[in-house]
Amino acid sequence: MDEPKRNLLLAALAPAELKRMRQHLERVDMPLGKVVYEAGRLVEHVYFPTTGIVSLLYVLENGATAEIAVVGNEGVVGISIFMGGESTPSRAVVQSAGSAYRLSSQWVRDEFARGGPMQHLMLRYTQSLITQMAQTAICNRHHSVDQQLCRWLLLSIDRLPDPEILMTQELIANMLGVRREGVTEAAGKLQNAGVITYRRGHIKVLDRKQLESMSCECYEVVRVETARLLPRALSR
Amino acid sequence: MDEPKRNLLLAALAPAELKRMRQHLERVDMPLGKVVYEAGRLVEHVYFPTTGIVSLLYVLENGATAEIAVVGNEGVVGISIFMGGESTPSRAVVQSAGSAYRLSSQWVRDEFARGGPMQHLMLRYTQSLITQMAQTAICNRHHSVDQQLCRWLLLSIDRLPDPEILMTQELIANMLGVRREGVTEAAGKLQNAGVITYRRGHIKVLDRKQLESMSCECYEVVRVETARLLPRALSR
DNA sequence: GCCGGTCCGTGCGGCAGCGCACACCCCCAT
DNA sequence: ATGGGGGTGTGCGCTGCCGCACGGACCGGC
Repeated sequence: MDEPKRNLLLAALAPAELKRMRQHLERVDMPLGKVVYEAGRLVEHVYFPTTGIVSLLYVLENGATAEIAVVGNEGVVGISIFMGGESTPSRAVVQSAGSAYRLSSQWVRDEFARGGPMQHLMLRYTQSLITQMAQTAICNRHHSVDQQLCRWLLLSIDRLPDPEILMTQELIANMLGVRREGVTEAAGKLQNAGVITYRRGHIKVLDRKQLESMSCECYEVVRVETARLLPRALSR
Repeated sequence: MDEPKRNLLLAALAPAELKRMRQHLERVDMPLGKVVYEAGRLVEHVYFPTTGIVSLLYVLENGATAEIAVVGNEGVVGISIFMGGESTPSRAVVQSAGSAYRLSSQWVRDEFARGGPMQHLMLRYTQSLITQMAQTAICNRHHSVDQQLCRWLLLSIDRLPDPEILMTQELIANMLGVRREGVTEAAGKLQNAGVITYRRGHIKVLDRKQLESMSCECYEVVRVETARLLPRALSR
């Protein structure tokens, strides 16, 4: 069940590739709130989530935060390793507890330098991540908290086995970079509309279709572009 | 004067690398407003600006726009070619007229596949672009139009020979994704403070230091991270 | 079963930015 | 030189979000 192939990038690799990698893969737990890597710090491992979800956050001097991308079992955390920077100004935090497989940075660098299918896959994934970040930028500019909450919920349940999210409104507000009260209000509307139910840190999505229709276009744009870039990894 | 080396990425390549590339480089004009590539369309060439500036824009269904990154002589336009996507959902538009050198996508793909210094350089630049986009995302969330205008002016004059920008407030508003009137007001404040002067599509920066102090931190964060990733290309 | 802390609901004043409307003015082309 | 059009200044009402404050409700632990 919980094996490397549960990560869709690893699953997309040819058996021979995966086999070579296998003995270097290390399974790790990702408890809620764990900081996978800190902004500006050397990244030691590259993580392939299987059941966990990781948020990439930027933090301002005054402590304000905003999520710039989400990575679940469709992706990989630590792209700065093969991009060559070794670190990034973003912080990676576990948003939903679960597990992941990780590789040492050194091994990833070496493997990447071979220039094979693994390199191609990582780069295409990176491009899809860029798309997600860019769409987040314009979404932050133009869309309402209500719409963004819908987008965020969709991004989350896409990466979870069940349409149920364990997260307080306070934390969601940190992700979206808005007030906690704003999330309370938006979530209230969704509950009244019968789209979700929630109680103290649990959110259940009841009507995904309607959630999509209430979301801004940003969710769909990113989904379509990701499917284009990584068709094999998105066959779910 | 206007030679390939005026682009800092090309200048950072070893002479031998550049020499091999030289005969494939084609000098092109970049007139104001020219669409270098359209969202979702196949990218045919990779551009290395020397004097021009290119904006990467996202466009929403309702026509609203936002700039997600700027590329001048420090960078390259068309990263989707070597990232493997062949296209992106963003549009690239010339924001300040000038010229560039370009390479055919096919040649870039082949060269990139060699895995040499050119690959390293392009990937590190891509990471710095990612940083710029991510910072733009959080900036859109948390900072005022006044601050963002300062950031935008700094990004522009960094890429221009003189601290003078040819651009209407209307167009700046499109870049920032705000109202034209918002830019008028913000620019008025800056002019009163003696930081800039402007008239009908011309903006001159008089006091760069003060402009920096009135900008949000986002400008500096990106500058520092870019300098870290590309020390040789930023020796200016 | 009670207690305490975390989480959620709600209200209020304030304000930045929006959409719209319109006046003015600079500049250039005829 | 003059008319026209693009670029800029300004005002007004509106709304979405912020910051703050506090009350209440839920839930887990003893």
